[in-house]
Amino acid sequence: MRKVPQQRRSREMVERIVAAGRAVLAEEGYDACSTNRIAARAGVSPGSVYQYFPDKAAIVAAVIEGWSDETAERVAASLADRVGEPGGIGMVRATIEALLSALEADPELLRVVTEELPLAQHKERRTALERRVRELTATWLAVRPGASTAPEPAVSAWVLVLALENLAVRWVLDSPPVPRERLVEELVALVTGYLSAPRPS
Amino acid sequence: MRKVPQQRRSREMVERIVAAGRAVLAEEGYDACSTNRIAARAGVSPGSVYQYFPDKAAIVAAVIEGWSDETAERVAASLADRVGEPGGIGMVRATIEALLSALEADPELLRVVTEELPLAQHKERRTALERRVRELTATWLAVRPGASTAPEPAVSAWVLVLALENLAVRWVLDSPPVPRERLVEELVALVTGYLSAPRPS
DNA sequence: TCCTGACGCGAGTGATCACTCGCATACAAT
DNA sequence: ATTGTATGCGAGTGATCACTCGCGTCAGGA
Repeated sequence: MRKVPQQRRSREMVERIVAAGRAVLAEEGYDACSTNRIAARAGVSPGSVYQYFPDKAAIVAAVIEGWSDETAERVAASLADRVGEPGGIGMVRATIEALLSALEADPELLRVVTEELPLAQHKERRTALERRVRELTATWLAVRPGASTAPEPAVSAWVLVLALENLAVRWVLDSPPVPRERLVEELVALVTGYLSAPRPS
Repeated sequence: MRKVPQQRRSREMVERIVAAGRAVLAEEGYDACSTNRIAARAGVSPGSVYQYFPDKAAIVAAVIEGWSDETAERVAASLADRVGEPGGIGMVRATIEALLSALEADPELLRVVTEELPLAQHKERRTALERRVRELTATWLAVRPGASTAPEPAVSAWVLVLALENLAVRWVLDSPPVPRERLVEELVALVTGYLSAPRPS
């Protein structure tokens, strides 16, 4: 942020710019997402954009951040519904369902974020959500001794989160001929199978 | 290809251009990979590039194709060494080791291909390798009845390949604090656990 | 040796685009 | 009402870059 918006109209303008950035990104892709295009979409002059954003990357960063928070909230909200249920396989299934629902909310933006964005610039922001989920998973595994046959929860969490993330994202984006219910079964099998697999030790 | 190189020097030039494209991509990233930069690196004039390549994307495509073939060959070669061994867990481990070794061959290019390339333009080429492995896996599962508790080999193969792919790539690129031997154990556990997981049916 | 087409060169071109600057306008405090 | 500041405008700028074009050079068949 180059300057802090103080009056109401400027705060609304900043919101409109981020919303326009998100719309252009989702509807026309990253290549078409020029600063002038965002400004036009927001009904704002190109110059005004730079009153509050230092550069183009900052706008994109704001869009990603918004989407990331939104996704995290959706997962959390879906899980909150089931907080009373007993842990175990029900929790695993609920988490998977929540993840899928959250990613399905805005498939177009998901596609742009995972496939078109220059990851070099936005890696930190993009992996923030992933890291949060990984830590939660590690904690969950740690407080349930016997939940896994593996010694280190952190490693198991890393494996599970990366595996599930890719599968969920690819399912949403590539829409393979696997019905959603079947996918959930497979992912549950993947998780439970992994956690109960025999270990060499 | 805009024109087919006929004399030896022009064929060598095409090779030098692709090699330069690969070097620039791997060493300086996609953003710095301008056509003029490639030409300079290849010791060739910008105009000459367009004698045989219709546009920049074609050069990048040639680089990806080369890397993809190379990777596939590495996997195949590693597996060929073990062709005599009995199937089962040994085959799973061997495949995982082969995949890891192949991806480790050129981490820089792997990073550019998976993180920086505009996937929109090169999706088909990038997923070709993945599809080949998926089909092989499906066949392997199909001819070994009882190998999996799941009914459809195609679905199981899809799950396994996407899960392993992401884990292997992220391990190579992010170098998390998991030693290689441990990673292999985890991936073997993931595969065997999934294949032997109980099913609702 | 000559000649023809393949080859290679590199300055140049047109378009794009992130970003700026000088000026006009809206707001708020006195 | 007046004044100082925040806001907004949009034509313009400089740089980048994919790609072209006209000319000189080289290979190899006759």
